Amino acid sequence: MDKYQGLLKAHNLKSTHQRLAILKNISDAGHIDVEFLYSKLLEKFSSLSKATLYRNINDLLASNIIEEIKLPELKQQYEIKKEPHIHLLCKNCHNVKDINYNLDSVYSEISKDNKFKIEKSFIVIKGLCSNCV
Amino acid sequence: MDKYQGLLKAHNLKSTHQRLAILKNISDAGHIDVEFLYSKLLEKFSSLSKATLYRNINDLLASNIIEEIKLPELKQQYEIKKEPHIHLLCKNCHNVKDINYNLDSVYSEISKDNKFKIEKSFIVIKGLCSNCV
DNA sequence: CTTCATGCAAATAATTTGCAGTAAG
DNA sequence: CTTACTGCAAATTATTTGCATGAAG
Repeated sequence: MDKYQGLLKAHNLKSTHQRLAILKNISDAGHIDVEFLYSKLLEKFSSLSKATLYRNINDLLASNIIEEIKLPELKQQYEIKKEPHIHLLCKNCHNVKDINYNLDSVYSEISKDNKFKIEKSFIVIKGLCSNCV
Repeated sequence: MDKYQGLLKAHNLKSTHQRLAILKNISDAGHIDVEFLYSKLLEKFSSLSKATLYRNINDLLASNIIEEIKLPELKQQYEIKKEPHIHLLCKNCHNVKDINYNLDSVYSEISKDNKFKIEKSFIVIKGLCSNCV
């Protein structure tokens, strides 16, 4: 996980055992909430304290290494910061798929019609994935 | 607020003083979080207990009279259930404007490309409103 | 009247903080 | 070595529940 060591160093955060495990688990999961993340971490790292997890989540958020995503009806989720994308959330298996779709023309129209300077959009589409139909 | 009395009755919920005040305040605010809603309610209704507020929020959610909306960086918000719409969130004044925009063609393409049966979408666009540019 | 809703206090869950010891660089 | 990170316990904050009383229909 050299990738993360560099990222951490770039933000003056030490590459601890715990942090690397947190990042690896978030990355593996794609999207994960605190409780589930904690249980995964305990498997390999039985002494990890929840305070450390919370502190790290906050530090990593502050450094923009991870970001919060809010999905309807689910607990707050975290993911490794990536390019903006749309989330497809399956209401059955709760799997989340990231997709890209260019909405520039939509945004420019919305922006003009509402005199609103758009910075970022958050889109979640809920439904049934191909495995659950 | 006869509108709400009917709605409540339709869901076998009694039209109490407290419930009507809760609905009125959510409606007036457009979007509101628990803490701010509670403080508004106390102004006119100093004996209201927080337990009652939480219980009512849950009952009203269960009856689909109100719904939760998750906005980035903000506490869980509640609004009176209305037609699906897009939220424009101003990052400066935190005002939220509801707009409508037809995205059917986008949805049908996303649906086809990803074999995903779309049920509902949640869209928040963050930026600066005309008052805050 | 009868049932459901409310207020209060206590219980539980979620998150943050203080501090002494430990690991990273 | 020095500074930042961790674990633990305690403190806060958020939310839910039990129960006796009160209001709605």
